Amino acid sequence: MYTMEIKYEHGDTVLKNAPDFKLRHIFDCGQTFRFGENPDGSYSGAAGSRALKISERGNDIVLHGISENEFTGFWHDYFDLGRDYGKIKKTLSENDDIMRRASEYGFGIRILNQDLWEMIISFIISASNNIPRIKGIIDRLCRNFGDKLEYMGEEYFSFPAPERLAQLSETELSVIRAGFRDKYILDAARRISCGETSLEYIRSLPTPEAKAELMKIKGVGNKVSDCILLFGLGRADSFPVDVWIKRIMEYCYFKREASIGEVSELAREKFGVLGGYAQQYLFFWARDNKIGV
DNA sequence: CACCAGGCAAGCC
DNA sequence: GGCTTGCATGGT
Repeated sequence: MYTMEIKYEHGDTVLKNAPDFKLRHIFDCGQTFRFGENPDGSYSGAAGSRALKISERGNDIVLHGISENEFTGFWHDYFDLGRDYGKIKKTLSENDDIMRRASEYGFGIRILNQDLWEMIISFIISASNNIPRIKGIIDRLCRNFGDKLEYMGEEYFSFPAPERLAQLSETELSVIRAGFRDKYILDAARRISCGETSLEYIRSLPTPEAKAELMKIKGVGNKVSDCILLFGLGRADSFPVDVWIKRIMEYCYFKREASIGEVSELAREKFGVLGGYAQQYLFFWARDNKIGV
């Protein structure tokens, strides 16, 4: 186990020699849609109602304008810094050349601990969509219905609460151009807003029961619920099977076409409780190189 | 102009 | 149970 040194200087938080941490890997592996790369290579965006600019400086990671309190109270957990990803990669790579290559390629991936409500809406929007457009829809959602945030002299927007979206009509929501997903977003907002679905209750449930509860929301099916479990509830054994994962698993492991059920079953056998990490390494590797397309 | 995009719900058998 | 189809919008 390593111990990473953390320094607080000039109002910034600096992670010294941060291992297993690369911004492009973290923000371009399809787990969050609200961060973007700046011309200087830094990334900026927001999580819930907190904005962040973050950059790489040599082997260090700099969280700009983030105090010790903000770091220990939120961003430390957000970036999952208590977990040893070196150990995860080593375990996954034992007796598996595919995973060894995939985890070497996306060596700096970490699974972010994100807000449950934000994940529900984000992955409802992700269905039958492409990542650039998902980002655009979520940006318009926050810009139109979130609160304005001031950070580092720039303007960001919070992710709108269920109560805010629950009061909208489909016509009002149509400004975000989410297409047929409008009614699903409103169903989720209304269910949660009126208490028919309780996020804290879902959080307390074992994974299969939490999944069943999530799937009561319109627009949340097998794959979307697995993403919500993985990214919003910390259920690291979840292995969402989308078109990319299906394709690369067929190409690398099956050497033939396979059903979603077969892919899920093989993932459970091979990766077990580390399924979610394996999924992220595979997804980033496959998509970045268009493997199996 | 087809075809597809981190799927899902509803309607069939 | 499994299989098919329509779905809004925008990019290639």
